[in-house]
Amino acid sequence: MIEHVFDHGRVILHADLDSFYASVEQRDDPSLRGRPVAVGAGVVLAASYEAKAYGVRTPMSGGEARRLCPGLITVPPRFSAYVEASRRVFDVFRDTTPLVEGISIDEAFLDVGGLRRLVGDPVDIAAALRLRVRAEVGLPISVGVARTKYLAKVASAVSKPDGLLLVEPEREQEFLHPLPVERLWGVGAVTGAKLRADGIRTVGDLARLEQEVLQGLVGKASGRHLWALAHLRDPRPVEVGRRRRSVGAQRALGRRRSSPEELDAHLVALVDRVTRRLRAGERIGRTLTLRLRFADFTRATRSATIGTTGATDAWVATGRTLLRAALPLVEEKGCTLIGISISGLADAAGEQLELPLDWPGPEGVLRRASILDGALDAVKDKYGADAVTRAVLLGRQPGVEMPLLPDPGRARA
DNA sequence: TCTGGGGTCCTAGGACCC
DNA sequence: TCTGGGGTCCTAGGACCC
Repeated sequence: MIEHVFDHGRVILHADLDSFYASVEQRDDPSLRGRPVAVGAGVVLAASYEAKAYGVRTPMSGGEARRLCPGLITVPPRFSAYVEASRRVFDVFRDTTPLVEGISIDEAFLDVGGLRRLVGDPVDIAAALRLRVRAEVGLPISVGVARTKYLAKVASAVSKPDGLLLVEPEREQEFLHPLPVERLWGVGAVTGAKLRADGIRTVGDLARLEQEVLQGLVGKASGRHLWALAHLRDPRPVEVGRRRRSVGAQRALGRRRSSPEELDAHLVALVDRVTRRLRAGERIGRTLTLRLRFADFTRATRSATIGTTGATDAWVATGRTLLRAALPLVEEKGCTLIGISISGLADAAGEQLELPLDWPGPEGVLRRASILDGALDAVKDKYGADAVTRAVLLGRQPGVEMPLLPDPGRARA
């Protein structure tokens, strides 16, 4: 009986818009409906199901896509329309349950475990959600219902297009084990090829391995993760307030050789774009990573940690230093892509503070903190007045990183 | 036909600290 | 002075995801 299977467990929905960008285009232009559509000029960013039937995939070059599907209609992306559509879909999600974890612009997990008694059966909730997204936003969406995040995600993928699939707890293994290993979250091209070379073709094949053997094959963390998923174990909760850990921008340069001056101009533009977004989100960062791709498709990254700041000038200077150092590589191999990202993010003016160790305690010591505008009261509430005294003692410049006390080993000595 | 732009997480070695 | 153990942070690279 479906009404009873989830009584003692979690119920998670994975909701995933179908061919999102292409669906928005078909929604907004009736002449595209029922026809093979690809969004994106040089590279296919999304393909409608009519185009997928011809083998058009993302990210495929436009040339290959047209070769596979001669009647293909390509349209340029309209990102603002997608952002707006996504916002409306997420409104429906959050109206269904407050426990929504966004994964990307077109995907989210919803924890509806607590809703059973209030609203009804999970499958009914999922069906209602699909109807609402269709009626209110005009887009098809697939939903998987299961006990864990991973199973819900696989269920939505299997249900596509425009589907709904429940994985009942007592049928999980039966559902999962026959699927190809590539269905495991974390198995991509490289790992998939490695596993297949060892005769591991299905999730069931992988589940029958000893965990240690698998770890020897694909690495420790990855092995543990994949083994757990194959054994139906996935305790990860739906997390509501996940924050971005880095923000970046990149630019493909094509095959033409770029001069150092052009690269520098691109770099400055990228830093400007990223720091704008940083400011919009009232965030600051610690580490700049410069990313380069070369004509032979090899890649390199160069990074520098400069201490928490939001200052565009500082990031431009750091980026230039990194680029200068990488110039010999660029001259040698020809740069086809330049990108940057800023990580180690913190709130610029918020109430949060990153504190690696807990205060107070004889050995619990603040090793490093970024004391920011308006943050001292928050520190006081959380860590006591003593911590604030020490913080103030050591300075109070917004965004300045300060060593507050020696680390634990030193404190003991 | 050489592939866009945005992210996450893991690994491994070296510097540095007590 | 040397050695060992335990730990953090930084850098570079790689795999993967949408």
